[in-house]
Amino acid sequence: MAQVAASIDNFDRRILEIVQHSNRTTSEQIAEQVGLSPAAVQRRLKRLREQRTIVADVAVVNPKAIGRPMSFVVQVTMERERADLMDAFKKEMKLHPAVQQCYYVTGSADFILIVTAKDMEDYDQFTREAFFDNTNIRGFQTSVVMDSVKVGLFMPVVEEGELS
Amino acid sequence: MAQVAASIDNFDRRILEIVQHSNRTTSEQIAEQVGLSPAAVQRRLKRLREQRTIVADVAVVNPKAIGRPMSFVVQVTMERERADLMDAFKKEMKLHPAVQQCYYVTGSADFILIVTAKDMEDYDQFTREAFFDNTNIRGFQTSVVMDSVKVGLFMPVVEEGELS
DNA sequence: GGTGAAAACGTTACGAG
DNA sequence: CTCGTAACGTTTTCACC
Repeated sequence: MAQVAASIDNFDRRILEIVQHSNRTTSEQIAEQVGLSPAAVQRRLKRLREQRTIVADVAVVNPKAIGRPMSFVVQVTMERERADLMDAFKKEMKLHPAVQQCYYVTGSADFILIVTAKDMEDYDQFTREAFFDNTNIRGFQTSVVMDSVKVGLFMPVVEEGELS
Repeated sequence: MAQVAASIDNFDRRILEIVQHSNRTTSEQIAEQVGLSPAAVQRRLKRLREQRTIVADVAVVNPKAIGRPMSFVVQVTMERERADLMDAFKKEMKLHPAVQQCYYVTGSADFILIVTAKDMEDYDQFTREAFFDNTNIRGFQTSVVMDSVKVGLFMPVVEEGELS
């Protein structure tokens, strides 16, 4: 089996489990829990970041607090699965600020998006910009998020706090 | 219009834009960019965390590096929309380590999940545990993620690095 | 990987606007 | 009330074992 990243041991795993909950945990606190010295923890974190096992360190912002209280799940179906058109759409999604997540998937839909908006009008305008101008889009189906039950980012963890 | 969180000014907005990209940016660097002193930036960050405009500070872990290279989008339809059964299902999703995200939505499906797994067998076992035991689940439809085009967490930003 | 010193960083008190 | 400056305590970093 091909190993994508450099090898990860159990110390690394335990450190990752902690920092993905909270990357502001001090090395001293982590060291206590995993049974290493703070310096060893720091060295490992540095390596994990360099080898991109940790790809980013981010603050998670409450969307309601910044005026984007609504979320949508959008399933987009394309007219033709031409690679160049797919790539163009992917690029557009990456650049569009309303699009939080974009997955290229198998199944009835081609793309599934998570989109945030200020309100319905704002979302409506997003669909015009993103979909109606694109002749390669056959259709899209919107689900309005009533409750963000769980919003995590990779790995088996439960968020410590609610997002709404 | 009801304001959910305390007021946010343009300094806060610019600080949030920076830390959601990278919360390891030093106050000094942020201060330079927004035109405040480092101490003022720290005070604002502290306030933003206390009032839960910033709900968490997390390290984003590359799922491939930790042996969960596959992602799925699952649409779950319930038999009856009874509040107690919904809450039980939500609770189960919160606790299940494979479930990264869970949204309760309007539309043809009741829930939309983002699930990670080691491989297909691992995913298959997840569906048994989570769905087949639950008599209130009418059905589910799985889309396999071929490309995580964009994986962000709230607010208009593009990830600086690719996740695949 | 551990230890300890040095540097960097975050935190707090204070005075000013 | 919030800023900036400066002293203070903490955390990270690095050389060495």
